Amino acid sequence: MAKLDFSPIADTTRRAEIVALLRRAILTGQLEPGQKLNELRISEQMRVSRAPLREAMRELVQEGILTSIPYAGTFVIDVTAKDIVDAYSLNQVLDEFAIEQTWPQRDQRFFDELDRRHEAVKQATRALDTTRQIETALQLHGLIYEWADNSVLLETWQRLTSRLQMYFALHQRARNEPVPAEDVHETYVTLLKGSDMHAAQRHAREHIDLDFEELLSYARGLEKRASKN
Amino acid sequence: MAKLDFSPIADTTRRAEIVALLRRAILTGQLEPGQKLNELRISEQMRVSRAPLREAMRELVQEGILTSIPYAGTFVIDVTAKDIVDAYSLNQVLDEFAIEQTWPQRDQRFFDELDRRHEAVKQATRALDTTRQIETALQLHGLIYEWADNSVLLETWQRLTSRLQMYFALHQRARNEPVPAEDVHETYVTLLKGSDMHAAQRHAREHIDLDFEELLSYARGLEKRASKN
DNA sequence: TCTTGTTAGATTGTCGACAATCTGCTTGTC
DNA sequence: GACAAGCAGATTGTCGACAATCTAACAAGA
Repeated sequence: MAKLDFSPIADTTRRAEIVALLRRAILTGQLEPGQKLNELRISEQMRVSRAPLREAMRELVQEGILTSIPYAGTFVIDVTAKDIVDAYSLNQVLDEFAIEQTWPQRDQRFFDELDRRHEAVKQATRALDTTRQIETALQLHGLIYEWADNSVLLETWQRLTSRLQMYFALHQRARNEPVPAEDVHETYVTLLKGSDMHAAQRHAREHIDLDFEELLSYARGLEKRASKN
Repeated sequence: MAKLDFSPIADTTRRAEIVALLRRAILTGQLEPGQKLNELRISEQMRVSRAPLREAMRELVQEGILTSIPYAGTFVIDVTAKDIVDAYSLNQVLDEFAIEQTWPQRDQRFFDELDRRHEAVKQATRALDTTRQIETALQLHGLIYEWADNSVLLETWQRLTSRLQMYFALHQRARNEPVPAEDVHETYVTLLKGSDMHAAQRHAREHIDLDFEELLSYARGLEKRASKN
C-alpha cells in the first residue's frame, strides 16, 4: 500500500473564517489601532450572526490584538512606543533561544525551506507588494521557531508575530514609501547555513535592531499626535 | 483633595466568571487532561446559557489550556513529558530576561512585596494546602515579571504560568504526598535582594531544575500509561 | 467475517430575539 | 448659566431554539 500523508482538512466553521478575516484586516492595518468593532455592523457585512463573530473576537482578544471592555465594546489594540520596545526586546531573547534550539537540528530540509522562504520575500519585494513582503519576511524569520521543536515557544512566537506584523504594516502604511529593494536577509540566511551559531545569534539581534529604529520613531510620532487630542 | 487610587471594579459578565471557574477547575486538576467539556451539561450546572460558556471556552483555548476540534468538542489539553520540558526550558530563558529587566528597578516596594509573597508561600506550606502552595509559589516567582515593566513579557509569563500550575497540580495530586516542609525559596528571595544579578539568574535556573526532575518523571509515567491504551 | 450503507441519538455550530448596560441629550430646577 | 435627573437610542450580554455535523449501533451484501 502506497504511503500517503493527508493533511487535516480545513476547519469549516464560520468562526474560523471570521477569525482569519478579522486578523487579516487588523494586521494589514485596514482596521486601525483604537478603532471600535461594532458587532451588529460587522455581522451584517459578513452575513453572519453575532454568536460566531463574538466567539471569533474573543479569540483575537486572547491573541492580544483586540481588547475588550465589558458593555463598552471591543477595540483594536493601541500601539505605543513602549509596546514596540517591549515586543522587540522579548523578540531578541526568543530569537537567541530559538537559534540555539534549532541549531543542532538543521538538515537539508531546513536549508531548502530557508531558501524557499527567502525566495518568497525577494519575490514580494520585486512585486512591490509591501503587505506580502512583511508577511513573508516574518515567515522567513519564523522558520527557526518551527524548527526549534518547542510547542510553547512556537505559540509565543506566533502571538508576538501578530503584533510585529501589525506594527510593521502601520509603519509601512504611514510612511507610504517604496519598499527597500536590496535584500536585507541575505546575511541572515547565510549565517543560519554556516557553522558559527553565536554569529547567527548576534546578527539576529542586530538585524532586528535595524528596522526597529524606524519603527520606533514612527511610534513616537503616533504618541505625539495622540497626546494632542 | 486626597489622592486615592481606586482599583477597577470587577468585570460583572457571566463570561468572566465562567472563565475564572473553568480555569480554576482545570489548574487544580478537577478537570483532568484529555477530558471533554460537554457544553450542555456544564451550562446547566452553572445555570447559564451556552453562549457565554462557549465564549469562555474560546478564551481558554487561546490561553492554551483547552483545545478545540470543530464539531467534536473542547478538551482539556493533554500533558506530555515533552510539553513539560518545553515549558520549562522556555521558562528558564524568560526568567533570566525578567531578572535582567527587573534588576535596576528594584526598590523598597519590590522587596516588601517579595517578602509578602514569600510569607504567603510559607503560610500555605504550614497549612498543608498544596493547591494554594503551588499558587503562591508561582505568584512569588511572577513578581520579577510584574516588575520587569514589559507587558508582552508579562502576558507570556501568565500563559506559561497556567501550564506550570496545571503540571504541578497534576503532579501533587498523583503522588499525594505531604508537601515539602522546608523553605525552598529562601535562597531565591535572598539573591533577589542582593547585588549579584548573575548569581540570581543562575539560581533561578538551577532551582527550577530541581522540582522539574520530579515533574518529568511523573510525566513520563503518564505517557507509559497512555501508550498502554 | 468483513465491509459498506443507513439511521437514530447526542453534541456542536449558528441564529434571531430579548435583557442589561452605557452614552448623550433633553429637561427641569436653582 | 450650571448642574443633576431622567429619558431615548444604540450597543453589548444572554437566552432558547433550530441547523449542521459527528458517533455508534445496526442491517445488508459480498
